[in-house]
Amino acid sequence: ASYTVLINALCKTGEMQASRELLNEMMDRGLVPDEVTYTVLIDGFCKKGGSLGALELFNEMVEKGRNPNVMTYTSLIDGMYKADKIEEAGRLFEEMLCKGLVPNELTYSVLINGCVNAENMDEAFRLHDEMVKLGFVPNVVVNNTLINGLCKCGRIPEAIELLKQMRSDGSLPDSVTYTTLIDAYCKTGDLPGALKLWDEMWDNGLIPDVVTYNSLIHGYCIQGRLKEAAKLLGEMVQNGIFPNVNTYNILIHGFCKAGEMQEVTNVLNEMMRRGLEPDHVTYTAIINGHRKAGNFLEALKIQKEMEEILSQSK
RNA sequence: GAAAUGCUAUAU
Repeated sequence: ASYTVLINALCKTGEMQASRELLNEMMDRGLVPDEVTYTVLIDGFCKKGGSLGALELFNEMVEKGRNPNVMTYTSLIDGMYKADKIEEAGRLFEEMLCKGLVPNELTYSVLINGCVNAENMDEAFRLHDEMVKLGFVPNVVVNNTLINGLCKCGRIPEAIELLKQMRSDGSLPDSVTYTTLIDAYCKTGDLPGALKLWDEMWDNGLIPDVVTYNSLIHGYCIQGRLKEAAKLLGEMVQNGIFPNVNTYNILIHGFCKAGEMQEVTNVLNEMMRRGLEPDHVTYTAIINGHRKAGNFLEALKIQKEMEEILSQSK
């Protein structure tokens, strides 16, 4: 159990090599990791270390006589979906059922999210109905997942219907629900609609987080209202919400599109002052901005800079 | 001692 705690900690910080070594150390001492330990490591590999490693561990676990449980399968199925191995995910679900394991609410939310990302809303709703038939009451995560799927397919009116239904069903919307919808409105160019939801969110006592702010900042950028976007970033800091790399990437991309490369430099400096490192998204936005502005030399220069910095930090 | 949902770039 204490090994599991350590392995889990290493997984959460993405140090998969070290956590795998810890598992080996355990076995060298003659201990056979139990299903919880394996599940923690499998989940870690799904999130950071690659889906192949996760599948290998799963096989290893079975060879060692450990029985994967519902959590093991749910983690692994989620990992397969996220690695776009949809067939493998489906196969694992079947296997799990064959072994007599009963899917729970989280299993269903993972399956539904997989369908959503494959833009298969029919299957997502089929699974939703199935879980209801089995006696589960879809929670806020399941509903948020469906709302996201509807939004991504351009079915915003139906997403709003679901929001209303959540209220009457007592599965109260949370800030993720609102952020999903705000983002969708922003992307269709309906900033006023997004702002209406923003107010409604506050009225319901919900507090925006960094993703909510990022979505709305993006909305202002899409409208070319860059000053207001930058102002909103200031507001979020005042409200005690710390911007992340995405926040700055959104704003930098906005200024790049507008050809305001001086502003880009200012924002980039502010980002680094906050201790945030530009990533490949930051760089591709800036390189593209310079190209669009016709400054190919600067674009090349930054590309070189990116290659150097990003190879070092690895 | 373990698992699920929302945000960013990619010219021609």
